[in-house]
Amino acid sequence: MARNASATGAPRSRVTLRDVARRVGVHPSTVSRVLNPRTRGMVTADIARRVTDAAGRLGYAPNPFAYSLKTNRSFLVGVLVPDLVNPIFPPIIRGIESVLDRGGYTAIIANSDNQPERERLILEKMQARQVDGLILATAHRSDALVAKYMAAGGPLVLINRTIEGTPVHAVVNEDRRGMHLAVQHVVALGHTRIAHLAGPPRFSTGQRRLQGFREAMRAARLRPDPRLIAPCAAFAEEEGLRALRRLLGGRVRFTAVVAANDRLALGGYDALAERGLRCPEDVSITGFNDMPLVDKVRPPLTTVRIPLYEMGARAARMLLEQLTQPGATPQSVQLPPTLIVRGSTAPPRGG
Amino acid sequence: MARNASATGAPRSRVTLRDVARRVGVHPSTVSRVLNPRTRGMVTADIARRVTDAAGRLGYAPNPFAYSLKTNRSFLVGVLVPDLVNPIFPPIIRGIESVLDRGGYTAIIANSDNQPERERLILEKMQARQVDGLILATAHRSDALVAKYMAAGGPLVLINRTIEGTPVHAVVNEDRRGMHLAVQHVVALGHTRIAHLAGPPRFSTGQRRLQGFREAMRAARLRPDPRLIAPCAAFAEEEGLRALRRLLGGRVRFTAVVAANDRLALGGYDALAERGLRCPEDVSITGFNDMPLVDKVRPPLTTVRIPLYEMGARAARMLLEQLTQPGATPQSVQLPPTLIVRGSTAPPRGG
DNA sequence: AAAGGCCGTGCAATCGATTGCAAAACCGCT
DNA sequence: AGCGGTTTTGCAATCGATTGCACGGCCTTT
Repeated sequence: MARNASATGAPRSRVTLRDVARRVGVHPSTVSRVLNPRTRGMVTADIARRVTDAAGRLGYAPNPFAYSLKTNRSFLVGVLVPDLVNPIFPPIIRGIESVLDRGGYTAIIANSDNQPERERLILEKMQARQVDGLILATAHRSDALVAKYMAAGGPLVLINRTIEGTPVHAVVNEDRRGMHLAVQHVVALGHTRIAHLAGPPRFSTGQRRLQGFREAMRAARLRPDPRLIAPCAAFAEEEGLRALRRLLGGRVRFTAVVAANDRLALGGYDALAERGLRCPEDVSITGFNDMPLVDKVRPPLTTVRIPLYEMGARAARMLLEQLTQPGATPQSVQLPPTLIVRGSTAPPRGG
Repeated sequence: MARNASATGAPRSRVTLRDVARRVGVHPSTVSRVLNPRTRGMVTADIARRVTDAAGRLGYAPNPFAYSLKTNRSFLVGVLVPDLVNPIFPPIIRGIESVLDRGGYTAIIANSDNQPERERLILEKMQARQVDGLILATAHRSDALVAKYMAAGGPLVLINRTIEGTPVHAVVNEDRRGMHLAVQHVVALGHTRIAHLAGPPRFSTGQRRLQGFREAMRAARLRPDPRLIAPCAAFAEEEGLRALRRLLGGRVRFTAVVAANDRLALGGYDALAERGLRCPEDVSITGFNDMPLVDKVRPPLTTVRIPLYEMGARAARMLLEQLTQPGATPQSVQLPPTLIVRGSTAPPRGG
């Protein structure tokens, strides 16, 4: 009395091509051809209909392993972010998934925690899993592994950073233009002594935003004071707190702070609070990213919005294009930021 | 002059078992046995060493498709959440992934947007992909599909909800106890007229927290006034705003609001602001979840923290257990909440 | 020294689909 | 009716690993 399997009962093995074939009285290969739109035309309409019917009735679903084994395609895409808990990534991922889904692909997501070693491990694991492509939203500028992957012809799209020198598919936002928007805004309010909480230079975003800040200041005929540029070691609240605290302790006065990202700006809030300064009455602050919930803080943060969802979607679309027509020349898409004015900016005291 | 493949050059097919076997001069099956820890003992130590060496030198990596085809295991786990952008989910997911990783599994994540139809599609897609198990963090209480999946013996763990009647693996937090903490806190501050922003009853969390609220009120010898219980149609800021607005427009006075979740509480902030009321001076508010950033809002939200990361990790661990020893009797783990006192609660005016 | 065991290895079937090639069926036309 | 030429369908190899079974060699035992 042969039992099906162990006690749990492996869920009765699924319907296979062969089952459908037997049911209709044709060869499995015929069924395969019917079910593959590309080869559907090879078989008589009548048989095709009968096969489709039977497949539907039996609830046939192709075995992805067999398919992948034969064709070497997994329909999996690896997505690597530094930290899913950082609120800018979920919207990006949703953008990615919505597009991948439509293409029949599935994303597998991993966090690098900004540790190169972890990143290496993850990339290896993804290659072991035979992902069809990779989307990297990690901010690193070191990229030996990635270069190797690309050299091997692996489809790849970067989000929010590029690799200088190498042509590579990438979706970035116009960081410099975003900084112009922020600076122009506070300048228009009447500020002239403007500080910058700068992101880490090892990230291309940190670097480009600093550059944008300097440009925008000069464009406004203001000299960016080096003593008002506070470098931060990470895009984290504590760093923003630390940096602005130091600025406030210095001798150079300022009435506005343009931060390289929202989290630095939020840290800045805390620094002001420590000193009993009020935002925006005493000091104006702007952020960058418009991440979720920054409209809920007090005061609601004036910031530069970058189209996170759109960026994810575009990146996924670019990847799908590479997958369908390999060898396309790498292109870099730039998405425009917009200024979101809320409550953290106001004219300077007595301005 | 046969080219390898198309212009891109399919990355030269990887090293296979057969390659390693040829190199060492043994049969592929021997290599397989060496590389599988469970069968390693069947082969001579000397040969085993030579095989391991060769495998390492050649950079052999098993083909996951072939493996899966033969063994019917994908090492994939489906994770379903309502909306990745909701900040409570990323920590849960990180908890899940950290454990799955260690077990060699990979998560594939999908968003249901709380739409049953989408949920159905996603579950189907995951089953088509042959996931080895499922973790559901969706809050729905309708569950025909899930029941079917379980009946088929599919390993499953629920997060933050259970299915009444059916025994099922689940990780939940002690919602009722959490509400007790919140109510006790405001009662201890001196409040007696306490309102509740209730979550949707179609979610077990909404239901249980309301129940907890009532119990805690009675335990404090206060009669929960039905007119101070405002139902919300969703766990969203707008609903909290709407609900508290209505309460404020009513005739029944109150000095504290215990919300069923942080987002409702944040919506409550807006309702107070509309009326020119200050928190906590005029009205105290508490949340539930302690989601990221609620410490940054003004005032920082007093709330009940639930161990999100831990919940994810526990759920994953429970799933792995099911996978290694199927047929274990379902168990439900309850994790304890803790009260986080911040700035949104204070003694009542003149209290 | 022969017989019986056991251990280590090889053989070959199998998982479920895809696909080049061969065979069969069918067409129109003379 | 028979022939060349297309369709249409079937056959069988293949992707890369796992695993039950058989075989051969060596060791022990009498």
